[in-house]
Amino acid sequence: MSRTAVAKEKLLNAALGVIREKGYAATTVDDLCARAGVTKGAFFHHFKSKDALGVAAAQHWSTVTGALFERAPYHDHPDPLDRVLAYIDFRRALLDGAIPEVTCVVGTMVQETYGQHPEIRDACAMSIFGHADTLVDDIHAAMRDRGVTGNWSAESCCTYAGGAPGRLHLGQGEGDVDVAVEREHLRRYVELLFSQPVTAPRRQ
Amino acid sequence: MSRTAVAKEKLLNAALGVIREKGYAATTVDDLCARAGVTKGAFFHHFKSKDALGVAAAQHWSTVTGALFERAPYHDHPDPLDRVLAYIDFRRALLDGAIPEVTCVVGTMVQETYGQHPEIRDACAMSIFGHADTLVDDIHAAMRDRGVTGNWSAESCCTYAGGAPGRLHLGQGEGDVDVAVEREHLRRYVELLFSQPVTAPRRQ
DNA sequence: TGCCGCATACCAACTGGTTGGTATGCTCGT
DNA sequence: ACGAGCATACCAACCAGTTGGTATGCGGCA
Repeated sequence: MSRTAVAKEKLLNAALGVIREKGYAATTVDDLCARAGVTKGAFFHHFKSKDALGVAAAQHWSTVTGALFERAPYHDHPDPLDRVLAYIDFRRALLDGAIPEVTCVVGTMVQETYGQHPEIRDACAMSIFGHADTLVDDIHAAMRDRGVTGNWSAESCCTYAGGAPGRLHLGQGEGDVDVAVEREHLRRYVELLFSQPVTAPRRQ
Repeated sequence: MSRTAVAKEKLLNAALGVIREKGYAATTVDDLCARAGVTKGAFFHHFKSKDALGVAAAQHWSTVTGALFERAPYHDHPDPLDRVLAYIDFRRALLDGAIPEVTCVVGTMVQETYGQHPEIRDACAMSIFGHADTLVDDIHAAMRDRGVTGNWSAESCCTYAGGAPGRLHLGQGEGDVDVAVEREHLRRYVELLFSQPVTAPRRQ
């Protein structure tokens, strides 16, 4: 085990960018090498196949975004429900703010690979559900604080709240606001969930 | 202009299946021909390129699902809000019912093609927003009926309600229930929206 | 300290199978 | 007999993966 291994890191970072832009299948190994500024030899030295890079990229995405969310300011609110709402706002800010690079790479990958590359799919699943899990304590706490006992689980709520909207790429340019609006619907939903303790289903 | 042209239809139907399973980029022209039971000559006789088939497939998807939703029973409810809720239930039934073929093909395609094939992206966008538009009258009517005047638009609500969850493919087999649970969250959201006029929070 | 052995990091050129696309010809209804 | 629908045969470009090699650092031993 020696130092550096700088090409591997460059390739992983390049992968997040290229895969997001072109999709996984359309991304060639040469694309990745060009963006990373390394050669194919380096690529196959570090990854035994393109698919191996795929799972590594999903994990890399997890650690990158994990760090981003971990040091995000929404954890600072003393009230757990406020933390959840601030989380939603934080994700919305990622969308229309100056960081449009944060579209969900693993979400894109899983749609292309779920049937053909189970290992990549599993890596994406771990990334997504692992991220959703970071919310579950706050939601549990919020439910306890407010005495909310709906017929829904905190876990499913996390998955729901953590999920990225699938049609990020529809309105290039101007239309992107749509996604932010969706986040507002989600925020309103959470507010409503906790402002109205007993959720009685209306009718069939 | 005249008879048959059966290969074209077979190719379009094959495209919906193969693209859903493998993604657009990973789908080869030979795949499509094999599934359709025709040859490459037939393919390029009807479509001048693979991309041309892509946009045709998006439009085909629109007409197929459009017909499916148009004759769906949720239109029968007299109350517009009930129609919206029944629409949500209908879509959930599509997921865990015997028709799992109805995952969103255009949603998959747009993620792969938004940067590289603008024409396909636009065709997908028309398909998605066009579908969402079929809800807008019902939501408007429901808002009028119940005197709901939230600071949200019926249009954005349609897009939100019509949107498919992006991680359909995560839990192969058993785990698919997750998606149904998401639909339940969506249903509860719409119920809450219309049971609690924005300004006055009330009991039960 | 110096240098030897070796593993790791990386590179340039090549290959064999695949893929989108073409050129051409057959067939059948009108 | 003529064009539409479709098949067969083929090609050039592309792409994942290989081969064979160089460079650089590190531990150990004198």
